[in-house]
Amino acid sequence: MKTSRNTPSKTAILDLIKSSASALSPIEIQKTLNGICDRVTIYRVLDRLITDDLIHKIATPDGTLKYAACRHLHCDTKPDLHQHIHFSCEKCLKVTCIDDANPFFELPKNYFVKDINFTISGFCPDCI
Amino acid sequence: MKTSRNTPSKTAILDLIKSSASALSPIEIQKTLNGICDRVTIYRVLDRLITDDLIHKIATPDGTLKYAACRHLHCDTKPDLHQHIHFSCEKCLKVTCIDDANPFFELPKNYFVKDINFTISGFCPDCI
DNA sequence: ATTGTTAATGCAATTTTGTTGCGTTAAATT
DNA sequence: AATTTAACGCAACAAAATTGCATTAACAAT
Repeated sequence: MKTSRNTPSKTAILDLIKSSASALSPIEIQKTLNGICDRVTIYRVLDRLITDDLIHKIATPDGTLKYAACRHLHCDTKPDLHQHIHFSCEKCLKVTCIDDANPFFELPKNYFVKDINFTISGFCPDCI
Repeated sequence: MKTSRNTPSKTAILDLIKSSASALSPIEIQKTLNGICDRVTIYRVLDRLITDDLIHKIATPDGTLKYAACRHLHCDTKPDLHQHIHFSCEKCLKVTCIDDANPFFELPKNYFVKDINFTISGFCPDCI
């Protein structure tokens, strides 16, 4: 079985994502890391961190993918289900995890749920 | 004021989206239309249809944008808020609108909501 | 501590997707 | 029928993500 190795790139990227208040896109990560590793490496490390379940991916309303650290606060029953709301600010473009929004929904029968992506857009408290 | 004109391209694209059971990406539309109009025109028409509020945009979990016709079944109070759940099948990659899932959520104060994008992914009834 | 396996990387090239500029065409109003 | 200008096609450009491959280094086994 393929083991996931710890490398300087992986550590740097994970640390950055963990320390960020908002979710980051690959491009944003690239700019912040400023040449610490190659562009391609960022994409590959992000995939690896997803597989390791250390970060989760958020599709923003404009189609950009952003990445945030996993906290698993509300995931007692389904640890791999990131069932929380994300807020995407149209002004500052920051995407943040809203951990206490308690989303609820019902699906018709015969749907098998693997992942949830609830993203609300508008203006965040800083930009309102 | 800039008026929106009806053209063969616009009609063809809107008809296609309306007749489709699942949301379509620009690329899928391009392949289906098969040269009826230019690639660029598709992007421009989609923007126009969004402005006209005839279709809505869905950000899928992998970052692809897909477009679906507006039905406005549950939009009595806020006609421009597409507050329904989308289901994105990981197998057949189809994105469908779930009109009767009654999503509910609460946001902390000081957030101004302009749009909602609830997408659940997994396996649809056809692929389960 | 050294070695061996192979995951991870860097770099270049490529692909995919979306955008812009501009001259031309045609929709809709008069 | 004439006028206005939204919409179009085409070519060029730009942005973002992927692939191939040779090289490097993580880490388990010795």
